[in-house]
Amino acid sequence: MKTFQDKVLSLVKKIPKGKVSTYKAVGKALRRRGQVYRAVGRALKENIYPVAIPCHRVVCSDGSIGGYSRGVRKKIALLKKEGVEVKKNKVVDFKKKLFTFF
DNA sequence: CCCATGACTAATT
DNA sequence: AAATTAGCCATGG
Repeated sequence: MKTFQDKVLSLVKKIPKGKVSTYKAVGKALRRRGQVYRAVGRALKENIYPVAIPCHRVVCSDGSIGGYSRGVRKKIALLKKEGVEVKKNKVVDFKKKLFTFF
């Protein structure tokens, strides 16, 4: 069954390593109007596919980490591992590493 | 169908 | 610049 969550997860899966995306971008990619990012964040929190989805590549619009089911620390660690530095809970060169699906 | 919740964001104070 | 308020979408009970 194709749900909103499935679409979100599919997109998140497509985010290339070393890059990050935002909840807003995902919503835009889904062609939803208004603030879909709410539902997006909620969908990821459900996290029905724990390892299959690199949810850690999705951050807030301002570059802050936001949240993570396994803990923000873990998320930051994973990002750093992939080449994305995080300082003070903010992604370094966030705009450059931002992936908008377009 | 109505209410509550959430890993959000933009605007206001 | 930090904290608060309000707005909006999808999902579950």
